[in-house]
Amino acid sequence: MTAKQPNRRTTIYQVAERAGVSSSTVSRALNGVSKEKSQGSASRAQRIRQIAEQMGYQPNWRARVFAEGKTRSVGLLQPSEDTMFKGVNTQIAAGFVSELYKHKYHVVLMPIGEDQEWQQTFDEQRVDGYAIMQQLDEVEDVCEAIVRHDSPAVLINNTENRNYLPRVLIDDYTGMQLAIRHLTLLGHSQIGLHLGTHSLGHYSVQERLRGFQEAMGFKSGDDSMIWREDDQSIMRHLGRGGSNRPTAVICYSHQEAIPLLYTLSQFGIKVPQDMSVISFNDIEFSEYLNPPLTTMAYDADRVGRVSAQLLLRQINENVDGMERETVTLKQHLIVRGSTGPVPQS
Amino acid sequence: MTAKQPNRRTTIYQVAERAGVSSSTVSRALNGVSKEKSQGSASRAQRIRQIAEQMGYQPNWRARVFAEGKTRSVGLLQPSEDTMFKGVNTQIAAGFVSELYKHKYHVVLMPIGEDQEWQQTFDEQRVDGYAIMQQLDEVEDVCEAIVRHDSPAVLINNTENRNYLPRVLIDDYTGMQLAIRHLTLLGHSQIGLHLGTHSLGHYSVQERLRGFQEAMGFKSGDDSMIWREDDQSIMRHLGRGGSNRPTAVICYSHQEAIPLLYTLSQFGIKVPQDMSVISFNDIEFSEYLNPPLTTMAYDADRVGRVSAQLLLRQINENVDGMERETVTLKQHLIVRGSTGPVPQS
DNA sequence: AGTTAAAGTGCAAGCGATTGCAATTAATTG
DNA sequence: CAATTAATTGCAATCGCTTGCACTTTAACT
Repeated sequence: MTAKQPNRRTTIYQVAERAGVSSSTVSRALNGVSKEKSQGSASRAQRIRQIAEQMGYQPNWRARVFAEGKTRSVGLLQPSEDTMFKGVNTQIAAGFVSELYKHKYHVVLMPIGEDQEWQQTFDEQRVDGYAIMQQLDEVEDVCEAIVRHDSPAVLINNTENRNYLPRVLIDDYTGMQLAIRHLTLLGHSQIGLHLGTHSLGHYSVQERLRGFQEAMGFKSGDDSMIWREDDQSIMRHLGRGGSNRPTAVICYSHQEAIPLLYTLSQFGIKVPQDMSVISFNDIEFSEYLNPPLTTMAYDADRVGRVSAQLLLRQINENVDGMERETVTLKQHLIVRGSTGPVPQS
Repeated sequence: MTAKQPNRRTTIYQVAERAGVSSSTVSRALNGVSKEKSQGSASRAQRIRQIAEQMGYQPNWRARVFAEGKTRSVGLLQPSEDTMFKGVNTQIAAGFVSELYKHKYHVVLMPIGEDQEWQQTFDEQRVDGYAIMQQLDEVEDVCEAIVRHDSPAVLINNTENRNYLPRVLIDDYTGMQLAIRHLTLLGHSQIGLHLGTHSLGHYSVQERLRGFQEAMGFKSGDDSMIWREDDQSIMRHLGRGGSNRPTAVICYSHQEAIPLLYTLSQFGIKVPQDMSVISFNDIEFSEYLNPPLTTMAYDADRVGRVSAQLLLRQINENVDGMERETVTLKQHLIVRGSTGPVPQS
């Protein structure tokens, strides 16, 4: 019955001793710092690597992080209420994580809630950089902390007052116009915008709203076709008579669209015969809804990857004073069964 | 034009000097190591804390992690294909992250793919423990690494050959029986099980299958009512005549149920009048499907939290040689509109 | 007050890498 | 072959905190 070994791992010093060189040489051989131009050094480095492998040497992450002053990881900031990613956010996060992993960077989840606990994570410099997911309410607070610490960061389809941080945007403005054009070409002119209960503070909401108002030529005061409420009361807009009775609805996202489809079917309103529905934020099951949902979509994986790249560049190239860079990605229309010609009568 | 400050943060030594004590005393005062029973020491510790605050001292996470030999973070292992969490997994992860955050632990995302890159993350001892999400295909490889390193870990609704790691299970076996009983009470006797393309290697699949076979009293060879295929070919089972024509289908998850509902409606088969459908893994929109989907559900948030607790206990209590502990959580039935009495005729 | 036990403190040694600098060795050139 | 340049190496400092140990101070008790 042997006592549990303290499980000491082989250190760089042990490798050095065994190889008959100094620890610095081992470090450099293993990290490929030396150019290995000379005849002998190449083979020596080779030998060191071999010995290290034999001894099962693995660099100690904690020691390295401490010495380098970098954690080789970044924080992913997201609202803590629905704590994890929903819908497209899942895919954005997937691309983001995957791209960073490729570059040996890890992603640390940082839920941001009302309690200011997350502040501490910032102060500790727990990570080398930050990515701020869309629809995070506390953007301003978070960005304030980021700027204060002068940390690398990237906003994912989000904005902050200072307009200071680099970001990756999704062209919601043009996207909305494409959606409207699709409906217009089908003959619709009375089009409603169903924003649900999403906060007007969110970048996406603002942009889609702007695109809508501009394309529809509304006086900015007129918002009788812009609905900010939950599913319960949406029907009083759809059921109303008169010349401005809507024949099509644009939903902010599947969160609004799916319940809407349900409610419409409850009221016996046929989609798309009586009413066209188009949504933003394509999800996995959009095509299997009843009817299949016409949506605006974007390459969420790419959004994540580009965000990661923007972040990595800041971290590694040591940009002095962040130069704000903005990448904007397009949306495209996926026509399915929920939109059709405007009903006659 | 001042040069960019190297941004040196105040260290524990600076606080010590200012307070006229040694660094160890500061460390202990700040970490609450001393019991502060004596009259003077309490106020002294108080004073040190005050000075530290004044100077804006923040412990350096990297140094602390290095000194302590712990990273205060855990890895969340999940398949890298659909890279991030889907459906209930999202909620499990949410609970998991939230619970750990409460205990000042961070969650590092570790996508596990075919390339063995993740191995390195293990060897580096990047984190203090691991949580293995359900439906991770590489469970055996991963667990092998975990056991080799003797790391704290928890399996979330998953199994491995050794049967060695603690885990949190969802009672899929009983869940399946509840689902079947619900259908039986409605008069159904010909019930199909739609497993989609899920691998039989997954714990949930095995358990639900076992529950199904046992409750239905099938000879283990008879699997004419167990379908493992995609949506395209599922109809040939549902459309067939004869006495064993199914009148109800149990879907492995919404991934099967949503497309099935769609296909059925395409074929003009009414749910629940002609066919009852019940699914596992309740998701946000189950109630808004057409018809609203009857599902088996469980408290995913709780699964995540319990997993976190199991993991933390191992990490902090320094259990010598992991003692396998299994927590099993129940499922419950949510009756909605997709199940009804067996059709006459 | 004197003795004993408990609590608090400072010293200094880690933790395990990376890296600037000076010295050394190897390659290159006239 | 000597002189010059380039590449490699080892020494030792550094990163900032925690912690075991020996010692001093304070509290508790007879």
